[in-house]
Amino acid sequence: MARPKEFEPQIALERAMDVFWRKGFEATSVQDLVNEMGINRASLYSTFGDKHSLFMAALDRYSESVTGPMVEQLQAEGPAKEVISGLFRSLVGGTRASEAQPGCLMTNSAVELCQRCPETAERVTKSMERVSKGFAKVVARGQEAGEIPTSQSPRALGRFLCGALQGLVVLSKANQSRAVLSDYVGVVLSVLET
Amino acid sequence: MARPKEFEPQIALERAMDVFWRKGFEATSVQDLVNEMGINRASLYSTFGDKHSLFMAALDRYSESVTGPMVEQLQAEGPAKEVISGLFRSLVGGTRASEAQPGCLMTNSAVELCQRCPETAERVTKSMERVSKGFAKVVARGQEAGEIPTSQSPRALGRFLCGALQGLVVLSKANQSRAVLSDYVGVVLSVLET
DNA sequence: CCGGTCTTGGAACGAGCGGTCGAGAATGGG
DNA sequence: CCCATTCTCGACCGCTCGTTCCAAGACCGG
Repeated sequence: MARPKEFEPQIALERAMDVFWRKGFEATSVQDLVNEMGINRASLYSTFGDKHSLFMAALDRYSESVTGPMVEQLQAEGPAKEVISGLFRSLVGGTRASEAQPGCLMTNSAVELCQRCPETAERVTKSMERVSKGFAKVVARGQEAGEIPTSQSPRALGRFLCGALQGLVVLSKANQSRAVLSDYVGVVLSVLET
Repeated sequence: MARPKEFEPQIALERAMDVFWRKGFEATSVQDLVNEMGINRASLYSTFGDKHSLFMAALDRYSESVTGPMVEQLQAEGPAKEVISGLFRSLVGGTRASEAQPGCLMTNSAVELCQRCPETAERVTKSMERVSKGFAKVVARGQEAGEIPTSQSPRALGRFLCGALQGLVVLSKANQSRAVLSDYVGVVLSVLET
């Protein structure tokens, strides 16, 4: 009964997420978004509201399409320690100078916006809780299997691993050297050893 | 032989550093700087150059007045483990919801700018190397004294502690809860135990 | 094949951005 | 005391920001 949209909102949102992921909130202009989402300015505003609302939608989308799968992957079968070390080592491996990985959108947003945007803070906090709990779950499984020492609670270890992940992201932004990241991850994983 | 400046450049720079520290580079306008530095716009430009140059000067100043003393404090006398745990625990303690601590300017800048500003990246990388080496030094001392196990090299532990510090800063931005930060720091410090 | 409804494109808005400029005030050497 | 020099002040520059608006275009039920 009326003209249909010429674009897929989900895809456009995914592209917006990519831009925010790469450049951050402040450094991304609406023109950047228009260019990279491939839609018109008016369509952007009528579909997603203003820049801030679009950013919130991008955070939610990130939570679904990046954080979610990562946490799910943590529940994969196999030795718990290998699941965890696999995640950390894959991040070190992916950090080549050429790739210029954008790190983690939640980490970036935590640093850039959390202190002056409660809506962002709420989403970031929830995301990190989810990651912590995902880690805690696999740690508990590893402890039950006798792989991981029980001197620390799964909850504490989960929180530690979540924070250690944030640290890794920051380090990899600041320092391209794989040696530094390898040393870091090696010590992080050593807390799971007897 | 001419009219002298009515302000102390060092003090003005310190105030600029505070603003950048609190709000980040992009979110700080020149007007913000003019207001908070207490000097005129033209004085700002004639003394510090453009916004980018001023930011670089602020980074250098931060390195001197914040990073430097912190690294020095790491070389204080007393049991090495207590020196390290004191640093971490003081950051947890300082993180009350009311204080709204601005975290670490180097961490913030690493996340916000490192990927698109080589001059920032250089300063951030150097700063983190300094912190890593500071940690490594006190770790080595602790190992020689038999306080800290020697299963990991001082260099690796130094790099780990530096990264763990970044993680702590991000966590404290994202989550006001002291329980989370305490759990995190507890596990971090556990790698220094036998 | 028309009419109503929604999308699209692009111009335009005021506000604020980073940065500049010229006139006037304040200084200290000669 | 005077003048060259420097600093201070606020207006002002062109530009880009996020956002709005409207006319033209595209669609589909009737």
